[in-house]
Amino acid sequence: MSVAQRKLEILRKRAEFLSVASSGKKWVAPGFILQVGKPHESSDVIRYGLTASRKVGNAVTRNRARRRLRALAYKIMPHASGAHDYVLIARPSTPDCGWTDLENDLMKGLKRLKLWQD
RNA sequence: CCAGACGGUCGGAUGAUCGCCUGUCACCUGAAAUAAAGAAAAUAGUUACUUGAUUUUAAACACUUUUCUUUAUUUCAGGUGACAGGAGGAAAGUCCGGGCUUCAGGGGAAAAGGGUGCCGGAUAACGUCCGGUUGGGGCAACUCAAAGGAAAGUGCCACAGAAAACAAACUACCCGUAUGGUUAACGUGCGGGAAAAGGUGAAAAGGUGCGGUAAGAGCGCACCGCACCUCCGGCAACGGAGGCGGCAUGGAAAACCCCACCCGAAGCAAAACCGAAUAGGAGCCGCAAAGCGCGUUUCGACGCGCGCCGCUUUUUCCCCGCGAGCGGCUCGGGUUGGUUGCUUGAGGUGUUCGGCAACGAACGUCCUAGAUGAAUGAUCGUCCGCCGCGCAAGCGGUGACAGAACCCGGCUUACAGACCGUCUGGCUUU
Repeated sequence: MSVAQRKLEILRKRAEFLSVASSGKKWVAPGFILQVGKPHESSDVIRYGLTASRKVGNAVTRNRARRRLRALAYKIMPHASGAHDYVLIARPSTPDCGWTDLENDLMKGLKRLKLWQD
């Protein structure tokens, strides 16, 4: 299965977000926080969720942060392992930080957690 | 040209790459329904053949039912592709007013509570808007106003001041008298007049001036203010003129209150439906009835009237209506999800007409987001605007306020900058 054929699916249920957070496995970068859920049966569909709390800013700022993270996930997440669910959490610097920093940080985080697949 | 007043429009532009949501169309796949054709099976019927007759069997025909196959159409779901559309003037605050939905059976009256408050109009309605009145501000364009009633009642008016609304009199003024003194000036006591002057205050019981007086006082007069009456203009708020009174009615209604008018509650997490799951509850207490009369009767009951109880969502009462049980408390169970509501509406826009205007009418024309862990974008260029540095070329930074959530009408608040129109005052030129 090549990376290009993998599909992405967005988490929508509150219970799914809670289960990802309950594993406690995460990686913190300046622009975002990556949470990794408990391993399950590997599949070609990679599931991820996005969160931007009110700490990030007002509604306009939160929308921008969430959209940047969605675009980031679209580009990078097909390389992640299909055996986990993921949640990307926005931070106050997410809307303004450099785009290449976000990309590099997410790749670095996945490699550190040994979830990267070429 | 400068300063200002009012109203309106806009709210970065553009390209490339990669994406999201909705709708329409086309194709593919799957499911369901309907129709047609064909095949098979079953039941009964009719006809023909055979026989003396009957029965049985077989065949043909049409009909009905069921199943299967094929084709067509429709609907739903998924996928692919193409095309179209995709945040605001405030989407915000959630402060008013409505539509819509649900709850309460309908109507009326009173009370309580809340709101509004100069007059007239607009509107579905409003606390909004328009026009006016009155009173402030500004040279002006213009603008601001919680602008009903304080002679219905209760209470309040700090500090200062003699006194804050019943009236009264600290200093000072005047007269009389007694006394001291030198008959005087003047001082002191007592009685009376008066409230002008001083001083306090946000406010001291009409103001200014003249007359008058022992001193004074609307005591008299003039002007101004105020009250009342009459007339005129205006739908009205109110304005004007005349007469008359002789000064009455201090402030505050944003203390209570009075008067007039308006108001049922909760909200799209409303609500309806589908599916799943669970349940079709249990216990206790209270109230009331199972009554009477008449009629019908197949003797099971039924109908009508009266009485009683309950339903009437702030409370009470009345009228109508409905029901056969009703109400209260405690315990237990349930709320995943999907579809609809969901965007065509008091809608936008143009012309004409009516109106000072808000706005209304007629005709034409347009369809313009519909998400639900929540789409409407991400990245990289170029241009534009702004800021900083620099003589300059240029370099660097930055892009106002802010994100639809059922829909409208308003209000309030936030807002970089750009543009347009009308008007006012001043300066210069002709």
